[in-house]
Amino acid sequence: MNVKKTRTPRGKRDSTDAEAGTGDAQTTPPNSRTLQKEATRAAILQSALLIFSERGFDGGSTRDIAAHAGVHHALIKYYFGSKDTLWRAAVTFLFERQAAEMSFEPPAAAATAKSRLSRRDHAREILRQYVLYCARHPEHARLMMQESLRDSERLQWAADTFISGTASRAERFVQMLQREGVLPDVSVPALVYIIVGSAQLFYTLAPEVRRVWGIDPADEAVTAAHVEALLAVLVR
Amino acid sequence: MNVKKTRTPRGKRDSTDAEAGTGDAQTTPPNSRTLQKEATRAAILQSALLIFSERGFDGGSTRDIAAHAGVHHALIKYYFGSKDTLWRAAVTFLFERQAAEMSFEPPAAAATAKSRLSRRDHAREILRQYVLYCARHPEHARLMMQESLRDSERLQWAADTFISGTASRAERFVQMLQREGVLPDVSVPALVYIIVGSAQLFYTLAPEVRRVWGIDPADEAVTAAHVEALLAVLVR
DNA sequence: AAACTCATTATACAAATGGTTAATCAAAGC
DNA sequence: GCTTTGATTAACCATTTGTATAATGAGTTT
Repeated sequence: MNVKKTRTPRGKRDSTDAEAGTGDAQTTPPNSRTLQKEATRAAILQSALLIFSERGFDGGSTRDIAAHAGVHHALIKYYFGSKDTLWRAAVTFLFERQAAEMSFEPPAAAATAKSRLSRRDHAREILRQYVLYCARHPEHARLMMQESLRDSERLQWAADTFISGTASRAERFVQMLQREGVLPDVSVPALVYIIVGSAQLFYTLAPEVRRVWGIDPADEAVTAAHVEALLAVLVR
Repeated sequence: MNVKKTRTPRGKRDSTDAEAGTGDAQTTPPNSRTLQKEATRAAILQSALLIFSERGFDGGSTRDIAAHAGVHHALIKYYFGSKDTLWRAAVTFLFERQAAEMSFEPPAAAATAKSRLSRRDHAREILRQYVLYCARHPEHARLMMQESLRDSERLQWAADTFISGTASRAERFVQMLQREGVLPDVSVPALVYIIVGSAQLFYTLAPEVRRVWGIDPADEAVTAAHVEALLAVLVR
């Protein structure tokens, strides 16, 4: 990461490339200062995602996060208030990005495709999108897993704020597939965790996969093989 | 946990129930002292399993482990040398217990049953045993997962010492099922992680499952439903 | 160019943590 | 009963960690 604004003595930034993204209108044209502020905040958030996802909330120190982002650790309080708030901001970022990149529940949205694609093909496409998301952003599952394997106030907050909604969409998705005969008529929560587990684990445990199997889940070909395997097993 | 030997002033134990397990022979009859030593060591190890599995290596402090075991934290050095050695002892315990409780690879061992049970039924039985193991000892997958989602010296050690062997057995198991037409002819590593993930996640994320779905994976009925779902999906 | 804002840094502090050492004290051996 | 052994405890240390506060200085405004 590292903001590394080609620092002059202290936090001075070279305003050469500062005027890059003037996409917005009216609302006060972004100063080099507000731009830099945004960059610093984003750098901290991204570093927090990485550190928290690999070491957990307790294991990841704010100083490590700041160092990885190339900023002073006091800026974490300045921008996010506390370690806890930073963690919540990271989780919020993850779920909002997921919502933006993936419409897990297009059973209704992509209804137009229903005519051309069979329900089975439709299920395949959704699952494929989900696996690709897991491959693209493995830190999402990693960070959430760190919190979900023990009960805590953070898990409670995440469950109420984000996980429950995602779970509801997954539940409807599974029930739809059951009605269509794609999935067997068994426990829905079990099916959800079977699908999620079989899609996620290969990427959350990528370090183990590399070391034990000598392949890299980040490789496109490897991911393609995983998608093929998952679809062959799940969608009968 | 808590050793809690009904302590008199200091580490004194009531020798009433001390002579409980005199099963062994010759090799110096277990003193009340050696018995207590074994109990203390076991208590520390069990507490380490719990704490490490829930908070990870960095997040779990030796003082918390000692407190949970009801002993002084200096005893961790006395019995295990260091936090790192304690962690390795915990991992060793996990894999040895797994080997004792589960013969994941009876494709050859239980060959006698091949005559009575079909290969498909045999696969079902193995998978069922594995799910039940995950349900019985969720801390195994939790603790290993904590280490496997980032590369470290500990992961390297665990991979070389235990995971590789388990992976080989799983690989042979999957290949056998492929030959029998139970599993599709796709990437073996992908299949392994699909199977493991669909079996484990429901129990490693039990706190999330309880909170989000209102069911407890530790319930026998819930586990039975999960086994049914897993077999319905995986064994065609 | 001077005054002002505020993003950034320096510094401090109490608590927690892994590790170490010496003291203690009950059990084992004589 | 007395000594020895060793499991347990107390006290200590250096480091890390989250948080807080004041100083600083570059960018903005007038």
